[in-house]
Amino acid sequence: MIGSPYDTTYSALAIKLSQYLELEYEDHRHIAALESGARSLPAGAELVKQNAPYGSAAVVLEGWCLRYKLLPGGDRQVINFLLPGTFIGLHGTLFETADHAVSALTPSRIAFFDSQKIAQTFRERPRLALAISWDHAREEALIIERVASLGRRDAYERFAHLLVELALRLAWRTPQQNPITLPITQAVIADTLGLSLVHVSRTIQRLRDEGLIENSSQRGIVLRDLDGLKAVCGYDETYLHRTRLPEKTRKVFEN
Amino acid sequence: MIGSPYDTTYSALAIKLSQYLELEYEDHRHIAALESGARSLPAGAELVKQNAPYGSAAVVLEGWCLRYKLLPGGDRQVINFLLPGTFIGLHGTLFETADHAVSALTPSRIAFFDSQKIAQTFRERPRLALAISWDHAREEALIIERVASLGRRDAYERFAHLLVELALRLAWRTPQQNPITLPITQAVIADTLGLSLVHVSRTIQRLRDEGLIENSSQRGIVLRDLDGLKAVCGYDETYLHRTRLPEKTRKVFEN
DNA sequence: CGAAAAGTTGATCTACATCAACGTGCGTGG
DNA sequence: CCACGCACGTTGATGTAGATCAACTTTTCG
Repeated sequence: MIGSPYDTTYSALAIKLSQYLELEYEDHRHIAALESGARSLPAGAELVKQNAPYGSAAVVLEGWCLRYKLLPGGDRQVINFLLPGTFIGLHGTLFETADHAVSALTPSRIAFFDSQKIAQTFRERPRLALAISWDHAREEALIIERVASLGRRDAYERFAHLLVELALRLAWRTPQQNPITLPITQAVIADTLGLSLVHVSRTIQRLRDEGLIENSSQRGIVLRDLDGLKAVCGYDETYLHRTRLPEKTRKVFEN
Repeated sequence: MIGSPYDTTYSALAIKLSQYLELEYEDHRHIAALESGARSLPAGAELVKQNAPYGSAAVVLEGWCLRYKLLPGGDRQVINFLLPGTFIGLHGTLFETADHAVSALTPSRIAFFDSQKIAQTFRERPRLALAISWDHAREEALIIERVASLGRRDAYERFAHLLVELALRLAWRTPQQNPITLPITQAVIADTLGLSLVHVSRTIQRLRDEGLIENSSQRGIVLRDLDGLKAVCGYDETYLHRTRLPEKTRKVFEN
């Protein structure tokens, strides 16, 4: 049955959440409802405008989006990368005005939905609510790790850490071609790692000289030696929490 | 009626949440239940141990706590300051192991509670659940602003920004003596702003020379010129979301 | 009172920023 | 199909914010 709710290959969100717990038929129905009415957007499209009223919430179905802040001086700081299956404004829409911006990094498919819908899902499907909360907590853990990176790692380590994180996040939910290629420009990296463009170029070069990465013939970065990159930054993946929901967690919330 | 649930002066959590929406009698009962069985802890006490199984969740009733990460090299990066009325491990306890640590910065009173309890509150009191979620979203916004600070502000701006943020957070929930004194050492500041101890000392001096702050006779920093500090970092308080719950938000979640 | 914690100061070093010029691939329009 | 323009990346020279090292003072507290 093509397009059946059980056919998870069509839903990045379902794929992701089913890694935390078994989804039931009703769960798939709710997810499908959230994802109905997707729109395709070109790279660079602005989904959330900083300092403007927050629009409706959304899910990324395909492509990469970017959440970032614009500072008074005109600088940009990237907060996190929104990969397929990620919510946009799940909490943000609670507020009146957006304190950050979101835009599409690559051409993307985005499903916008009314807050009513997600509230309904939370009420009717506690299991699903738990999985979504768990996922949200994981996203927050990524931001916290970015704080640690910006505060206490140098440019070289920071860079390696970002690459490993993206590689692991990608590989976890969908089997990736090897080697992995990341669709990011040096400008994006600079604004993520808090570095200047020039220094990013030089740091990339050093990683290339060490044989850890390669330039893609297309635009993008090819990861040649993931273990080497991990070694560079002393990568500890605890914060990714790549596990199913622990027994204790499920017990507490399942009524 | 002393100690009555309506006597919010005894509960930092109730004070905070009532700034978002009117609490009803039942809400106060739930809050009181969460806060029963508080423990007093000395400064420096470790509440959550990094890489260990996450214990029970808690609320800070009095005092300041600190959430931080320890990095391989032994460095420490402070994630955020937990002021009275803040939850510890509300989401963290979902996970098996803690990816960060929490300890008391000043002598504190902390109420630990079973996850069952908060789950029950969420089920029975949707209004309260909404207020707590809203509060959590605000805390996350603070962390995101820290990312921006670490990535794109220099030491002087970063410092001023931190001071203003703490001052506003304190003043919002309880009227503060003027001028405000912050109970933080230079070591804590260094690990928050991603700077060395020496450089923190020098930056403090510059702020002192500009007449923006003063050293407390006791330990701590006295804020002399809040507007001056705001000017230094181009402070924009949007991200604090110091508002009541917007109409639209309440409507969506109240059934 | 003594020891440890907290803060200060000066000298030196370096990671990263800034400025400026140049290379390279790619898409659009003539 | 070429030309032009633009986004992206590279390279070298120079400047500087902040780190590091080391010695010292002051405050706090048992």
